[in-house]
Amino acid sequence: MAAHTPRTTGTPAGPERAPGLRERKKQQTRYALIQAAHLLFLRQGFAHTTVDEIASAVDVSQRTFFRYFANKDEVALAVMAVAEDYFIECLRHRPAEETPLQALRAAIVKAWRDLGSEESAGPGSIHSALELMRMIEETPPLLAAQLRRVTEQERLVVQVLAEREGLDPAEDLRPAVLAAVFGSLLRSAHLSWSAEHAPAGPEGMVAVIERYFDQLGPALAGHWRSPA
Amino acid sequence: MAAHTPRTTGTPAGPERAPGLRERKKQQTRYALIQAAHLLFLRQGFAHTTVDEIASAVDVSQRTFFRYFANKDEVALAVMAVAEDYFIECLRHRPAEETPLQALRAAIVKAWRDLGSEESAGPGSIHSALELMRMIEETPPLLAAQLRRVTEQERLVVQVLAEREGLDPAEDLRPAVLAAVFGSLLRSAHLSWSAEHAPAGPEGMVAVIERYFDQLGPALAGHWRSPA
DNA sequence: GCAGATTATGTCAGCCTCTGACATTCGGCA
DNA sequence: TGCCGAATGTCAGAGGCTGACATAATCTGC
Repeated sequence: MAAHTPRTTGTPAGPERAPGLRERKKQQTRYALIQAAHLLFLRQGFAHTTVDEIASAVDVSQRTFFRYFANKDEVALAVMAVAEDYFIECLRHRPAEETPLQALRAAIVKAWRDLGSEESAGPGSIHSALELMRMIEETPPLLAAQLRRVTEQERLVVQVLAEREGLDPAEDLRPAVLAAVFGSLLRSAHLSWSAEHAPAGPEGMVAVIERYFDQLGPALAGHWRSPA
Repeated sequence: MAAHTPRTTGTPAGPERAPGLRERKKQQTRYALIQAAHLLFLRQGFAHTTVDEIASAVDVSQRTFFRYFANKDEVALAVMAVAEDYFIECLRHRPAEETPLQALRAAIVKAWRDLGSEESAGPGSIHSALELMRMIEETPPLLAAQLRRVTEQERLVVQVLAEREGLDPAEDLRPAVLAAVFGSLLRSAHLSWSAEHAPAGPEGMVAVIERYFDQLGPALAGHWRSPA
């Protein structure tokens, strides 16, 4: 059916065709699962939500759930994954004049702002993601899984930074070191944001992130006798 | 509390007395469980080792295993925990003249060297810990759990750093930032050590760590045009 | 449109992790 | 010696996750 209609929809030319019915249904199911899981998690907690509940809320079998997500963690972190991918995209487009550190900072701020400005309010929106972040932070197994995800994303960051500056990441440690520093800085900011009564919403998060970035220099400087 | 140097009966006054038979048996069981688990994990992999196997190798019930360790991860990471505690101890004893960054670096190097110089070869020794680190790095659930452990240890580091410099960690972000940077730097070093064919043994690890520390300044500096 | 090949889903059985409840045994102590 | 509390064993069960197989849907070439 879709074989002869390469550009019936708005998508311009490319290796992708119009997705068939099968593919659309899959996306739909996946989205519904995330949505249902998200709702249940926030309402009754991660541990007290069974996979069976999620699956039957979407009217699929438990087995099907596990064909979409490798485990219960994954459905909770799926929203985060989207944001992380977008950040990588932002980083790739930073101008070459910026130093690596500047590029990272600018990319993360832009990512939060862009995602925050989407007026969407359903699951998958920033507000959902922010709610989720609070939950992740106080749910040990989720936090563990999230940390692992982040470190894998870090490898991508290393790649992008190395390409940017034309370095071999196996030879030059600077991309790896900066990516690691950046990752941990972000997590500190996230933690601080979800623990403190920081201004909610993406802008509050951006503000916290900026404050942490500003402390990077002072933290590594000599002694800390005088206040920052 | 570094349970390391077994100063047998050396402590006179104090809340501790000579541990009774009951306590000794518990320690013994705990140690035996770690030892058995460690052996099985390295021989047949983490995922392919069941808790039942570990328990029956020590002749206790599965239920008893779970009274010693909250989950399967924990028994695998128990050895790491000892090393981390010792590091904190080292950090506490660094002279005040050192800058925070210097103190962290000196403490981690000293911790590895001290633990490495113990001639012990059984489980709980550094060599076991190093073998385990390789396994952790390539076993996703273990890696996740380990990362979470590390971030909790980081909170302790924040405390120690803040006390050292007489700061309130809620006001001044520098302790949090430096602890985070330090933690991620260490993990990068660990990863590099277990991935590359780095010189084995504690000294090899120390060397890798030092290389990463040396790249901290250059990584944060402006552009990376010329090699580090 | 229609077979036939693909692919998603459902069903079922089963292993494993982890937990609560209760009985039993063992070490500590008067 | 005899009591108390702590450690362990046994049992039952919930819940996460997987392989195998059957069924139903989509996609393909004709």
